[in-house]
Amino acid sequence: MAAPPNDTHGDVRRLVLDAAIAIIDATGAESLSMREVARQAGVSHQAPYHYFKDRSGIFAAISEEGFNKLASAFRDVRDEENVAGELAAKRGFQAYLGFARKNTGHFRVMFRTDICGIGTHEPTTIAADSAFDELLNMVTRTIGSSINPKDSFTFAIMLWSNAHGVATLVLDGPLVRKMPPGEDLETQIQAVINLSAHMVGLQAAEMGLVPAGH
Amino acid sequence: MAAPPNDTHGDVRRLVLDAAIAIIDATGAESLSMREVARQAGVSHQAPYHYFKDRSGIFAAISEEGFNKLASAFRDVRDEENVAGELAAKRGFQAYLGFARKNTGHFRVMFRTDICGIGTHEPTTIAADSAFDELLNMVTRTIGSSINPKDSFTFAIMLWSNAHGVATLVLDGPLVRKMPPGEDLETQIQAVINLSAHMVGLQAAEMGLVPAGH
DNA sequence: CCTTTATCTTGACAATGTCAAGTAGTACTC
DNA sequence: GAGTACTACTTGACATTGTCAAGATAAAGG
Repeated sequence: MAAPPNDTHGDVRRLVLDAAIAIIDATGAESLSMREVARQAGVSHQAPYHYFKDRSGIFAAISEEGFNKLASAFRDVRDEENVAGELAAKRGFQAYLGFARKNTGHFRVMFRTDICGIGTHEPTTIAADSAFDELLNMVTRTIGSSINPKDSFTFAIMLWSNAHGVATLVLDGPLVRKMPPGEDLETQIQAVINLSAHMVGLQAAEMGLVPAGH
Repeated sequence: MAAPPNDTHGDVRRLVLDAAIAIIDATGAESLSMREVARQAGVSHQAPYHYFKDRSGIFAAISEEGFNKLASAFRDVRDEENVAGELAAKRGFQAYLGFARKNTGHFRVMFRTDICGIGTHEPTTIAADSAFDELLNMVTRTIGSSINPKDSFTFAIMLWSNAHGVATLVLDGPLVRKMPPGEDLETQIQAVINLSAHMVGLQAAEMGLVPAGH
């Protein structure tokens, strides 16, 4: 065959993945069709099968990529300087929400065990676990190094839950339509984040926690 | 036709809905097939179309039912006696999680705007809105009547987010596999709920809120 | 030159969502 | 009590889908 018609050097795997993400982003995971993906990537309807076992293999790959991006977002917060306690919680929430909004396609797939291959597709499982590890890391570093492992686990889940809930409600929940008049979504989201972060700060203070690092 | 072969008095709509919920419960929304539902309900492959416009119409109906159940769960917490502040938050979390675990099929559909018809299917929209109203109601009654409307809105979203996050992570998240050794899921869930509720209590106390009614 | 391997393509098949066109009862009207 | 309308289905058909099977083409290594 001659030179690939695409400027992506015929990286079909990437083309397929990006096409899939774009479709999920626009119309949800439900409507992702193997053949439509192939069509948009400009390849035959069977080409994707060379890179992904089946339809759920695409979801698994997207999910894996998503968890890796999320882990990296957690790492960024952990490495920020002069960020601790309430402010750290706020940064964490913002990072999570920012990730979800910038990567809606990924986010919509990552928490759907029925399709994403968490638990069945090993690389995805590993990515998901490492994201959680990074979160634990971030909690210990920015909220409290004197926290005991059991508490930090509970703390991490609480933070993830809180952030995940906001992200889900913002993206797909009955939030947008319920805004009080004269209030815009962005300020409301910030208000929720501030409130949650403040509560975390109160809790950390009550527990006498101190951030790690220096 | 003779007497209906089912003891459900030939209520095909209910049969179809229950079959659909059972399938979603067992294998997720993705794999719900119109024809399989019809098969399990013991009717022809087109019978469901008499009661539901199309596949997403079934999801919309399930979603509607789910939001109504959720609203009623919120109402129950609101009406409990001698429950306020931290304890009210705890009861709220438990109610939300209990709903999600008892109605997994419903829950999996309710927050999927791509399939559930929130915003497109009016009865579903109404049900979702009324669930949120009941939550607001519950917050005002059990956390603080002296709260101003804007704050109670923020508070409600924060609570919903928190509860929703825990439920999602418990049902479909990378939580089960990450348990520390020697710790079981139930106690961990309770620990997260207690922590969250305690934080809410701290926050309410700081704001000087008092529950309504008495 | 021959074989292997990677990267795709074409062809086929059962299953699915849904449109269109029936069919049998039941209810109501004139 | 014949006709009409309506409800609650059923059967049939069709394009589209996921996926299996079997090539085709090209580069690489011997």
